[in-house]
Amino acid sequence: MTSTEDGATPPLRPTRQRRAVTEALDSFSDFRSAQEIHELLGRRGETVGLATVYRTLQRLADTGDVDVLRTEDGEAIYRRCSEAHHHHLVCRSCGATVEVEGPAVERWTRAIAAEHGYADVSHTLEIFGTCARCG
Amino acid sequence: MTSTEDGATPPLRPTRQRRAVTEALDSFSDFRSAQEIHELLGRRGETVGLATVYRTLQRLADTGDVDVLRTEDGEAIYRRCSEAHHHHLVCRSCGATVEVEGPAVERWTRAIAAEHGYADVSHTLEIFGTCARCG
DNA sequence: AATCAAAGTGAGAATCGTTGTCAACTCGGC
DNA sequence: GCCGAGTTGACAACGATTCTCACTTTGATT
Ligand SMILES: [Zn+2]
Ligand SMILES: [Zn+2]
Ligand SMILES: [Zn+2]
Ligand SMILES: [Zn+2]
Repeated sequence: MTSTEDGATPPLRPTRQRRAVTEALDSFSDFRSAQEIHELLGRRGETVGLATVYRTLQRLADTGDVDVLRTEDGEAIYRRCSEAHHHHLVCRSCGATVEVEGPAVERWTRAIAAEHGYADVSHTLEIFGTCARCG
Repeated sequence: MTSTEDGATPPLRPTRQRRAVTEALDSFSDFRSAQEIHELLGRRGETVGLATVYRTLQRLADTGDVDVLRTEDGEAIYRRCSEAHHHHLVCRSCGATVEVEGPAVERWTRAIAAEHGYADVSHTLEIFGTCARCG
């Protein structure tokens, strides 16, 4: 049996480019845009096509290996994240990020949704502020 | 002499176009993109340049008269909103929106931020789900 | 090692939402 | 009516992201 299913799990090969992107991602602790990552790789000599960077980041986002946020002006920024569901506390000025979690919030959103008859609930919550260092 | 300051409050005139946009906005109860609003106006015969629609929505957003959200793919969507701080419970499939508020969440975010030394805190929180009608 | 199909890649074109440009136009006051 | 600042619209320009497609890799098979 050679796999004729339409399953949504294509092989996914470990290529130089994919490795490069994930490594670059690891070298950052805060959110970066696809283009920034592309630039970094270029500077490092690890040339990877911009399109490939985008494709790779998308994959990673789909599989939940990275978190995606949207800048105020709509640009997508990525960051390697821990597996569990959580939120971010981001410094508006320097970008320093802290991952936070709050069972209370999770409970609250679920309750609110249920209360209004909404099912299959998810949510986004990001906190912005000025960190101590930048204060 | 009443106005020599460089203040960020230019006169702001009530024009046909601005009225048209705000009215269109009022006729919706859920979030719409600038382009959708532009189309609606066109269909209605109220021709308003696309650029003007964008400019007007931006103004309204700046003054806090409308709320802005970002679609998963980065598109900005607008909606006339009540003045007070609140969040949205949006149906993923039909867009039906409910404004919700939760003192608990407000308190929590403030606490978390303080705990990590972040000041001047703000946050975004949106809940997504499938409404009863679309379930 | 030779071969092959599927998966992946890159350069550049193409999209698409949004913003900038600038001449023409409108509003409000004098 | 006249004038200057605020506004508008057609269209160009932009920037992020996606698409295209010929070419290269990968992994498996023989
Ligand atoms: Zn900071
Ligand atoms: Zn959560
Ligand atoms: Zn619905
Ligand atoms: Zn809130």
